[in-house]
Order: sequence, then C-alpha cells, then structure tokens
Amino acid sequence: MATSSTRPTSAAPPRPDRRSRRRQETIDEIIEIAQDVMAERGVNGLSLSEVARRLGVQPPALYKYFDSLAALYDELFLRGHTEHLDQVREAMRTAPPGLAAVRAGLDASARWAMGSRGVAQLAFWRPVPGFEPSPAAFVPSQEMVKVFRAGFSDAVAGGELGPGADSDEACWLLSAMLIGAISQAMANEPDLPFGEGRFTPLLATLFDTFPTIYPPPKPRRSARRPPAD
Amino acid sequence: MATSSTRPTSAAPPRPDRRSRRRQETIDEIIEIAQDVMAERGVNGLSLSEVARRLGVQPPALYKYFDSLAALYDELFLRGHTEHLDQVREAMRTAPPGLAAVRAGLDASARWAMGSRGVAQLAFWRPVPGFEPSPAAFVPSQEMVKVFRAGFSDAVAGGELGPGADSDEACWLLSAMLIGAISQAMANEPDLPFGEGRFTPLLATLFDTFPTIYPPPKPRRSARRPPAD
DNA sequence: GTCTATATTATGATAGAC
DNA sequence: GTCTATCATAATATAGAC
Repeated sequence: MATSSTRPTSAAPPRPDRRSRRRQETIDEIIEIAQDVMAERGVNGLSLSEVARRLGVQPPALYKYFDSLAALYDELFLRGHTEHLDQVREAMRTAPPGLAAVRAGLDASARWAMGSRGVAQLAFWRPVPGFEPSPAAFVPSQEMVKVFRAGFSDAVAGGELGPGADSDEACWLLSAMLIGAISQAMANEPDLPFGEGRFTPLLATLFDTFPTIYPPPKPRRSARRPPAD
Repeated sequence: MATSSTRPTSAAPPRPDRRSRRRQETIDEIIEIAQDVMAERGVNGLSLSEVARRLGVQPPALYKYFDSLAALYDELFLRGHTEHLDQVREAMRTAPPGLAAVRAGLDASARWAMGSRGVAQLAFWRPVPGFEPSPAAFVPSQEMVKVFRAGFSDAVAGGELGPGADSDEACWLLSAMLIGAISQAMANEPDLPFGEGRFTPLLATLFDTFPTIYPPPKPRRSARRPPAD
C-alpha cells in the first residue's frame, strides 16, 4: 500500500473537484448545444445524435451525462424556467414596486422568451409528444406565480389596482397576454427580436388594460406629485 | 376513329364520377385519421405509417393520395383554417353586427381550436420543423383578418369602439388574446373543454377591454333603448 | 469517459408485380 | 390502387473493449 494517503482501495482519483468540474463543463456544453438545435429546428428537432455530432463525440458518450433524451429535455425545461425566473426577479427588483414592477417582469419574460425561443417553446407549450416534465422541474414555474402575485399585491396596496388583482387569476391573465403575444411573434415573425414587428408591441397595450380589469377603489392618483399628505 | 365519342385516345373510364367519389372519400378518411393522430400524439406525432396502420393499408398506398408527408400537413393546415373560418363566419352572421359579432367570432374561434387541438396547433403555431404551408393554404387565414376587420368596422360605425379599432392592429390584438388563452388551456389543462378551467374563461375578460383600448369618441350609449332619433 | 459494434425500431419514399 | 420488396436514413439505447 502506498504511504501517502488514507485511501485504502481503488486507484486514487487526483483532485476529484477538478474532474467533476470538467464534467459539469461538459454538461453545460451539451445543454448549450441542445438549446441551439432547438432554436434552429424547433423543439422536436432535437436529438441526441445531433448533439453528439456537434459536440464532436459519438452518441453513446452522452449517456454518461444524461440517462435518456427525456432527461435532457427535463434539464432543459428546468434550466429554462430557472433562468426565466431569475431574469424576471431581477427586472422586478430594480423597478419601483407595484404595477411598474409587474410590467418590468412581464417585459423581462417576453425578452427572455424571444431570446431563447427553443427553450421557451418547450417551457410554455409542451410540444414533445411523450415528454412530461418531472415534478422538480416545475418548482421554478410555481415560484414565478408567487413573484407576480407579490407584484400585484403591491399594486393593490399602492392603490394602482383593485383588490381583485391580488389573485391567481390576475397572474393567469398576465401569462395569457405574454404567451399570446410571443406565440404570434414566433409563428409569424420568427426572425424579429423583441420589440420589433407587429406582435411583441401588443404586450404593452394588453398590459395597460389591467387598471380597467381591476379598477382601483379610489380615484387614481397621478404618478407624479402625489397629494400632499 | 371511334364514332361514339369525342375522346380520341386512351381507354374510356366508365363512370368517372363514381371512381373519383370513392377517391375523395378515401382522402377524407385519411384526413380524419391524421387529425385523430395529431390530437392524441401532438402535431409531431403524425406519421404516414401510423395513418396507414389505422386505415388498414400499407404505407405506399397513401402516396396515391398525398405526394408526401408535407403534402398531408399542408392539406390539414388548409382544411383546418377553412373549417375555422366557416365557423367564425357563421357565428358572426347570426350575431348582431358590431362588437357582439366580433365577440361571437372570437368565441367560435376558441371553441373550434379547443375542439380540434391537433389541427389548431398546426394552424397557429407551426411546430413542425421542416414544414412551411404553401401560399394557397394561407388564403383562408388571410380571409379571416378581413372578416374580423369588417366586424370591428361595424363596431366603430355603431359607436361601440373608437376609429382606431378599424385596423389590422385590432385584429392582431384579438388573435393574441385568443392564442394566449388557448395556449395556456392546452398546455395546462389539456383535457378540459372550452369554457371550463382557469384559462378559456379569461378570453371574455380580455375581450371586454377593447372599449378601453379603443374608446368610442362619444359617451357610450346603453345597449337597450338607444336615444330616440 | 470514450470508443466501436450492434440491437432494435421507425421513418419517408420508390420500383415494379398484380 | 394496392400490394411486396426494398432503399436509405435516422433514431434511442446497450454491451463491452480500451
């Protein structure tokens, strides 16, 4: 036995963190390639073979990182929602609380979706015949509802919206607006970025109807110069 | 030359209408099966092999009716939009002109989509990687815009909406509302029919914001008892 | 962890007999 | 118009050598 170490059996893995770091890098690279493939060929155009081809590796090698194609989809779904959530959170954090924050979150949502089209389609539409995301992959998606709920709650507290807006229903409305606008944009203007074309600008118009759907109880106060109090 | 007829060449097809009628029936049957398959397995779950299997025939036989899988998709796309257009037209025709007609059309749209999910996904989202509908298949889709434009025009003329509603933009808004609501419904409540669940009812809420988006110039008159004139 | 080889299955499509 | 036979391709996934 070697004198240098406490490990009694098996070949000594030198610097296991280095190994696992390389492994993580490979996983990240696979994910990136998969995102590219989906953006180019649609969600259903993804295959392990194509990923292997672009990674410069034979398909069986991928099974060391993902158990199956479904597992890869699941990771893509999870990471997509997580990234989406992060960007929405950040946008809302840096905006004034209330309606403005919700609007900023919605805007960030749409930007993320238009910038990550393949993943967005996977996340919002579930277009892959056999694929059902694992419960764990849904966690960030559920968290998103809470984030927007909090924003609406602030808007109600600030008198920008009526009490009905502090509800799940308001969040569903918001998501329907988002998905309607980006669906149309992706189907009809697949090459235009967010903000251009006929459809993504509609999102602002739709959002501005919230005070009509949930009218605040008191007369709206102007944004500038609140009444001296 | 034969004396009986003006056909100089080729064998005479006896009763060509009967033959072509059977042919048309087969085509219709293929279409129906394809719709079923898409509803069950998603748009990308459609294959000629599966259609042949259900039709009780070998795959090569289908090529007598459709040149390729893409041609079948194209026919499905065309028929879907045509059926959709017919139902919208009929709903608008039997409703009072103006906003009520637009609302009836939107309602019919959503009902059709939720009742023909596979085709609706093909028609609204284009989720098949290589497939681009032929120009001819787009005709009913363009016609739809005209139909809704006419409805909005009536609503403007009747003082229900402001002049801005007589625009393509209003039609895009309408379609974004529709697609947002049904996208969410199909992805999250795939088994519920139109009108049930959390999402399809949102369509009415969204639609009711139109007078806010395009406010009529004069004070709104009540629906009942128009001012004596 | 990667490779080769292979099993298995499925697909779209064509040729040619009947 | 349908069949059998076949081509060509591609996919997921596993076994086992290195």
